[in-house]
Amino acid sequence: MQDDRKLRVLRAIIEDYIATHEPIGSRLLSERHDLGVSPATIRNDMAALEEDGYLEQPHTSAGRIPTALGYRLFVDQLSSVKPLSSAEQKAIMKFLAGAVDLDDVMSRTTKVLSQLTKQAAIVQYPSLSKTAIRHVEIVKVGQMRILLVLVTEAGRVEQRYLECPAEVSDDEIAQLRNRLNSALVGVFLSDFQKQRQNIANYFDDTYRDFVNLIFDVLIELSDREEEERVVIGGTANLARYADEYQTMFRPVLEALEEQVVLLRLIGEAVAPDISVKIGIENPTGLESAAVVTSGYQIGDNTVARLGVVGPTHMDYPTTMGAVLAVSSYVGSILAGK
Amino acid sequence: MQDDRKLRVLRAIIEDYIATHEPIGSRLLSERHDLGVSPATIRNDMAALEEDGYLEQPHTSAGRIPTALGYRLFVDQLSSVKPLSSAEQKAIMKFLAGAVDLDDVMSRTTKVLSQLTKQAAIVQYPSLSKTAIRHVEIVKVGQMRILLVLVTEAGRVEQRYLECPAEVSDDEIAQLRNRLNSALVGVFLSDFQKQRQNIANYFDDTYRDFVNLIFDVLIELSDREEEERVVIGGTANLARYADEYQTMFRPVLEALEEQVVLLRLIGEAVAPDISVKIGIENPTGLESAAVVTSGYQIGDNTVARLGVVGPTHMDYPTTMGAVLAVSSYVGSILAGK
DNA sequence: TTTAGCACTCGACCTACACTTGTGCTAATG
DNA sequence: CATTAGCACAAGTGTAGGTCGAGTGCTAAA
Repeated sequence: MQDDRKLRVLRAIIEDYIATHEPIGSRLLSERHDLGVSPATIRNDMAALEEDGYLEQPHTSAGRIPTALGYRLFVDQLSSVKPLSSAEQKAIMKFLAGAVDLDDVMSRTTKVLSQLTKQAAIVQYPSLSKTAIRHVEIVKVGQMRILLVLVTEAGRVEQRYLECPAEVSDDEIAQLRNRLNSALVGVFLSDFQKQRQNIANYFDDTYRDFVNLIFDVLIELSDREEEERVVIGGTANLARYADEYQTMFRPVLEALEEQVVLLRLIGEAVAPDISVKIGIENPTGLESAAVVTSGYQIGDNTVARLGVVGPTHMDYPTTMGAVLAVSSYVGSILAGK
Repeated sequence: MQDDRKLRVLRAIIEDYIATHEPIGSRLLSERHDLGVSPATIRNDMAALEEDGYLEQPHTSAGRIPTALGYRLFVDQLSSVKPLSSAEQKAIMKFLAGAVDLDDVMSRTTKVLSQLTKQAAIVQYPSLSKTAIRHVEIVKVGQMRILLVLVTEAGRVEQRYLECPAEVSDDEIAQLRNRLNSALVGVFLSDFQKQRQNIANYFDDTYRDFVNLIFDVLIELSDREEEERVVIGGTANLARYADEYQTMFRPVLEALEEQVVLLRLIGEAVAPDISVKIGIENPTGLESAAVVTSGYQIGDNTVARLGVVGPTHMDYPTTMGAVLAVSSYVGSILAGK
């Protein structure tokens, strides 16, 4: 038996199943695809594929459907990413470019992704710690109260109130502001922790306490798990799969509402490459779904991830194309904000 | 025929239907409720109620279910708000008080509302224009580029970039910052438009252009429809109504993802009182749902609304109790942020 | 005005049966 | 030895018929 043909059969089955969402039998398969062999031969191959764990039968006398393992093989070896049409690319670019601020970029990205893939989209805000600092601002808002504002290259703004250890004059604030900026602009919060001592040496002893306080807040900001904000959208798309409603749709929707799960889902490590997780490879609650994510870059730095959540029988090549395309555009849009 | 009893019958039907979600027949009704009359009499009343448009029959030989008009009457005259238990009240308070910032308050509120009512929750951010300004910040982020940050009493932060008409020194920025704050802190953006001229007179002619630019942005911020941010949550709860899935759940989920619809939904006018909209009283896409909303206050000002979206056969008394309770707590939490 | 009685309606549910699709196995074939 | 044709068997789908139960409307009596 040719192993080569076996894989062609598997690919054909998955392609058909993705298109029809119905178990695929040997006869229909031989009719639709030009495999050059009779249904009987295909049946033998199918039996072997089932033996290997790539296919399964809903019941004895039905066609086969792919297993998670089958999809895995398909994604890894049998398919290639399907790029978007240039018309689509243009439309996306234009829509994203129309955003007025970071929030808007994120929500437009979610919208584009979910509409493009007809699935639920998840988009992570650019990581605070992995984007360079564009500006630091300190503002006196009371006798002893300071507002610290941090602006990153991606346009993300984070603010915190803090209590000064001692009273500081407006002049001192102004001086400190300048020093802070010359010391911190361009620095990545992720590097900051290591360089903290070096940077602290730039400052006069007089400010030492105050600067330390500020640095503590910066480190706290970069450590917080919540710093990784995530937006989701297009959950209504999951409702299209009415048949698999109770088994697949409901728990997924519930899981998506848990930020914690979302963060785990989108991947702890911020890696640049595309990732496809199928079925049980996903965290609790999403075992029945597939998740396609990709990192996106600002300049050369991967700052966060985005992707989609859908049924395991999604159209992987197209979805991967969409996720890749959007992730490359988002970065370039953000760089200009 | 007693009109009084007719209404009691209607109330009994709605209460039972809310509990069972199944058409209510005359026999079961007379068994479960002590109406003191026989099923035959109830049937007569039912026929009359159907005539009046408060009930309908799914098919000839089934029990009755309430119409939108029936629910309307029920909410307006036949029911009263059911307050939460004091244990629930405490738990909510405690959970909301644990929030660290405005975003957190909003997301916790959404969570509380949806869990309490087992329905989808919508919560509007405190209106920018209806909350007093706590602080205005201007930051130089480039030669001619300024970041304007606005912080309101509710802890809401909004920022915009703007291009200066002429180069300004750091000293000038600092001066301007102080003036802006003494002029604007405590002011409501909604009042600002009227007072703009008065306030502008506080500033030297030198800054006139720049100040005007800033004021333009402030007005634009308060005018934008998007200034009214809305968060939704608990959409998974809608999935509980699996039976009504295609007719009710799907379009509602889709509508909820459209910000514009959401804003219309939650009410154009920011009124303090509770509102219940049933069926066709709602905007497009939500004709099959019911929406219960209430305004919430910071101090004496109603700053936004919050509420829930669910099926028309929801438990109105309980839902209204929850919405009212949460709306009163949110205000007090926000006032302290 | 209320109630009991009764005929009628209609969906829910079950069974039987034909039909379709698909399988596994065996024996023949190139 | 891989491939194929043929055939018995399995199991879901759709249809038709029949029973059952809940509920109604109407009429006549209390």
